[in-house]
Amino acid sequence: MNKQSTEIQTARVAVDTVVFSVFDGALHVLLISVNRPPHYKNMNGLPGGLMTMKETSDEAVRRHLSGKIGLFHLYFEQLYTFTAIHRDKRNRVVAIAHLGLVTESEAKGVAREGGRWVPVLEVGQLAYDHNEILNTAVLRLAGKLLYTNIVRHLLPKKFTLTELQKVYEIIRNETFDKRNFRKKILSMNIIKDTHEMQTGVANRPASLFTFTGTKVTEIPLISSI
Amino acid sequence: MNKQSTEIQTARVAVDTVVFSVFDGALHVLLISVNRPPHYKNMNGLPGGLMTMKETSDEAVRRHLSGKIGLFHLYFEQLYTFTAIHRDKRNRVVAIAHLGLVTESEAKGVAREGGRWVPVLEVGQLAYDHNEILNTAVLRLAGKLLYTNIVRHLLPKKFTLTELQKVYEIIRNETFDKRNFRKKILSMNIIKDTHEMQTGVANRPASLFTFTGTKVTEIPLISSI
DNA sequence: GCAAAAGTGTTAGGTATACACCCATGC
DNA sequence: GCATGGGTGTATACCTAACACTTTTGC
Repeated sequence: MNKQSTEIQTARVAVDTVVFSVFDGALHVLLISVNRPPHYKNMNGLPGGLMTMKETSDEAVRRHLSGKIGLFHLYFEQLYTFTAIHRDKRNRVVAIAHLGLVTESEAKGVAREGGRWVPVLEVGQLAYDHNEILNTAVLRLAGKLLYTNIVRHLLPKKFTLTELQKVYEIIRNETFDKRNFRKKILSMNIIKDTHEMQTGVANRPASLFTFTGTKVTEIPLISSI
Repeated sequence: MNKQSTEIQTARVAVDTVVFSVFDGALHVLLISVNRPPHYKNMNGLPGGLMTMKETSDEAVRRHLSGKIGLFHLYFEQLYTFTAIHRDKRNRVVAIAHLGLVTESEAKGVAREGGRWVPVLEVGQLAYDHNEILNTAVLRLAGKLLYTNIVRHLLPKKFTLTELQKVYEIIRNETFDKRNFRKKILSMNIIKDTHEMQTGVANRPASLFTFTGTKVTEIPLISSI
């Protein structure tokens, strides 16, 4: 391995993905087992792997997540590229890290063996520099909630305003006033009422909302100068 | 070249840098000559080059900019990593693109042969995917002006409020009311009055200001929900 | 004294925040 | 009928946006 890496004279390129999902009242991240002695024995790490000569980073992300892990429907975007020389103690590997999001139902469908969902607050030491990548992703996600409609990829097609608020509260780690939250979200024009109602709940049924548009876009909240 | 690239089985890693400077009333970008027939003959392109096995991307950026170009003092940060398969028609090269900023006086010091400053609005077709990288950088810079103090790296140590406003107006491509701009900037606490005055101007001399702190940081402008 | 840019306050409209009660459903 | 979460309005404070004249210097 080491011989080969000095021969090829260039760093390898890998993709890593921090896939988040919100359920059971917590932000979860998808982890896989890493077992590469002597440096990384029976540890957790982020899913990912090498990018081949014939695929882009996006294609590599899809290939690695759909393979052993069985994750097919996810939103993801590039996060940051990590190039510290010894970030992988075995070889020189540059990691193009990505931030991914899936809904709860998609999360529940990942192959049993492929990966598992761990609450972000309970993640211990990860292999490589994956704790640093995870921290970067958490901050990015919390930031993007405020000025994009990225939250759409954490919720099902139809959802209640309370469900939406819970996702914001969990990721932002703060609570919001229900009335003010609704006013604010509705004023953004990123969701609309389906005029359908929840059924089978032991309380007054909530209205179901859906996201307008189809893409992740910025919402002009930042006032100009 | 092509033979080698198929042998090594992994994409090469390069860094490219979009270095901006504001002077003569326009946003300028630093370009170099690219002459790599048959695909790229006598074109302009962004400065950059391969990253070696023994350096990080940041170190590669510094090496490429300080070498032929003679640019030593600049701020830069990672922008985005471009991985399209044919972004370089000769070989598979992944580019970690960076956004750099220099003051006018630093810009004037670049080696004659190494590079030249071109107003962004007058940039024509660039080699590789460098137009796409440039566009990404322009948008990032305009966005970051609004919620960080990144502008500090485009101005000298001491500057007038009008100079600061001009930089904002040029990059944001909009004009601001002088009184409101001053109130807003001063309320951000990113600059302070040096109590020195301009000298030698044919009008009332302006106060000179300087940036507080030393790092690029986010300014809490985004209201919570 | 004139040309050029610096510097300075107020008002009106809109947005953010804080806060408490009634409603609809399942059991 | 009771437990549970759904749904709604107002008043205040703050921030944003629009706008015009006087001051200081060099020539």
